[in-house]
Amino acid sequence: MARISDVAARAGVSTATVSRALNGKSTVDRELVARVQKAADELGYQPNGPARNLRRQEAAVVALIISDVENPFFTAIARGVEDVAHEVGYSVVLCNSDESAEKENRYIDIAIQERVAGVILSPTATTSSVGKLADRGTPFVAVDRPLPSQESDLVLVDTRVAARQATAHLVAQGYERIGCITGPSGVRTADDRLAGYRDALKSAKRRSTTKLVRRTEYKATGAHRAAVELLGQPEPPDALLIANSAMAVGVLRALQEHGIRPGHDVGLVAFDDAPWAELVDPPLSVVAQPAYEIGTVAARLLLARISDNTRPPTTTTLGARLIERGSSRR
Amino acid sequence: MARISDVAARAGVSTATVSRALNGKSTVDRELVARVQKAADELGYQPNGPARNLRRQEAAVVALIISDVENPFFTAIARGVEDVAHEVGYSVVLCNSDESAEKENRYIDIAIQERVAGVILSPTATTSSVGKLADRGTPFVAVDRPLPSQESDLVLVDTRVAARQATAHLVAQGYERIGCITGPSGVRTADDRLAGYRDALKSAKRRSTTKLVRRTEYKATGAHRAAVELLGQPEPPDALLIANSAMAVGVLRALQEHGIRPGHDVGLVAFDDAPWAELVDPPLSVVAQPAYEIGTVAARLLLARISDNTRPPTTTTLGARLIERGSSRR
DNA sequence: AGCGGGCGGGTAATGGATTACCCAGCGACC
DNA sequence: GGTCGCTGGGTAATCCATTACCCGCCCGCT
Repeated sequence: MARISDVAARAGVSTATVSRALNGKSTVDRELVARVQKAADELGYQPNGPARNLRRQEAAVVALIISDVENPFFTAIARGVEDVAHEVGYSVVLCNSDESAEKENRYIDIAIQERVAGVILSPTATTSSVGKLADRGTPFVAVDRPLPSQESDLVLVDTRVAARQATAHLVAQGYERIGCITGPSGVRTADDRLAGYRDALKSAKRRSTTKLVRRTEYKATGAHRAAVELLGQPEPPDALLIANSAMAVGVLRALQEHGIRPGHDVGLVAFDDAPWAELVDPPLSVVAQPAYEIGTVAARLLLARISDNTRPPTTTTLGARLIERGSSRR
Repeated sequence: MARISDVAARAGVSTATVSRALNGKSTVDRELVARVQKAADELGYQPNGPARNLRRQEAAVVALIISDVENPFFTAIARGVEDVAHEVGYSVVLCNSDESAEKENRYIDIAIQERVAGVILSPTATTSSVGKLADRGTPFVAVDRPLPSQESDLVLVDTRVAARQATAHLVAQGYERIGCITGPSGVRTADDRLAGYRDALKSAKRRSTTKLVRRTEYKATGAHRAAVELLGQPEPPDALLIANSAMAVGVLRALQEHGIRPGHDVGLVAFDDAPWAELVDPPLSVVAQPAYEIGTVAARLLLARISDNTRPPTTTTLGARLIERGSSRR
């Protein structure tokens, strides 16, 4: 594979000039630039990335570590990050931690080894591994969930308030026994959504009971099981707040199997405005989170931190929007 | 940040020994390995990736370039690739080409520059950029769509046959005027699905007319528009074959807006078994593609090619499965 | 004319891990 | 006891682009 010295030889200049010409640094004679460019094209020269990064001590790459590639919420974040990063010539490498602390840790190690310019991540429960980034001085931004023990830039959604509003909406619609299916304990969004749910019940002077609450993985199967359990009780819920769209799939499937009509028999509001939410019958009421915007904001914060890592950590909280549809109307 | 020489000094050995000890190469005295390990841990040493890759002339990384991160079909492929790659210590970097030849080209350049061990991609229409990989001798595997002008390993779905079966199924159900909404011309899967649709009509001795066919982007909005057009015609279709799940969303939305009942008024079969397919009313008949398996097979082929790039190119064609649900039953 | 300054461009140091090559030391065998 | 061979481990070359440093040339000013 062609090296810079090959290009230099072909253009009849030194390697330094080739490097300067190709990177637009310093002033190089127009004619020489053209000659270098021509030689590079003819040889199909592509600079050796590792050599460049080794010398520069940094790669124009940001790592994005998300907890689930198959969750549209996170892929929308990814798209936001990508769009912003590309504008300024950075590449994004997408890593899937699968809610596993071990995989997250592994990807963080790789990010450090590869000397990426920065990291954006949706942290899983354990946080110890993130400390490594801080120790190394690698800029990073947390999205969706805060880091318990680290100071950092944060981009969050005001999910507790959103959960509260959604629950209040169910109350207002006249549902009596409102339940909640949320994510695993310790996952901040799951905890917050549960807290918001409880806030709303409290404001409405309803007593909340753990009998109407289930916590499971943020996946369809867990939610399916939870819904079956809840609905099989002597005093089943007549409405449910569901913490993400994959879970909503599980719940809807359970209702379908038991011949229970959403909206009429059991009111539903789920987090995340999936593309299919309007297609089910009745249309699903949702809490729409600004996922793409989370991505763009996080990317901009990261870029700012890459150029100045001394800036004080900031927290950006974005609002979510309740979209009332048929599934929460009797 | 700690370097290998720091570790060497702390352990009282040479850098060569540190390298050998940490990489488990050659034989190093047990006691020295322990000392090195201890020193490395204490310093929090992480090898410098660029330096390592520069020397090794290759990174344990494969690039996966897919055309749409937000399409569950592709994220399922990604998961398959990741699972296999991780088993053997490779990392996967996921790049989103967005069906744009330019972005694809850009990512291919980056993959070459970074000297990744191999590339898996779902090629967009233009193929010229892929030639660069071949020229450089970078192993690559194409998934979902073949490369017109390149010899390479290929992992495909027999999408033409699947489209044909799906269409034949609609015929058998008694639908008379079967239409098709597929992806852009030149995108092989889109062409194949259309061809399979035509095959089936031909076998059934129906004449096919372009009036019942629409081609658009593989997205919901395009399909929505197409559906509105088709259904607004004097002689509208009474069934539709839809080329992916995002498009199905657009079509279902259009039907909803016009008060047309899927199944009864218009039979539907769509490609890709989305998680929500069973939740719409009536449940959506689909052609389920083995996306995860495409990913695992492609990853294994790539790994094989990385260890021996002289092996002859192979083509693996996986079958798809028609799942008949309510939307294709009158 | 002489000197200073600025600009273009070359030489060589640099980044950090891997590994080819070589050497010391020890055991075994004659 | 001497020599061969093997093993463990050190020294230094290597990967390749970037860039600090330096030099020569030309222009302009005094």
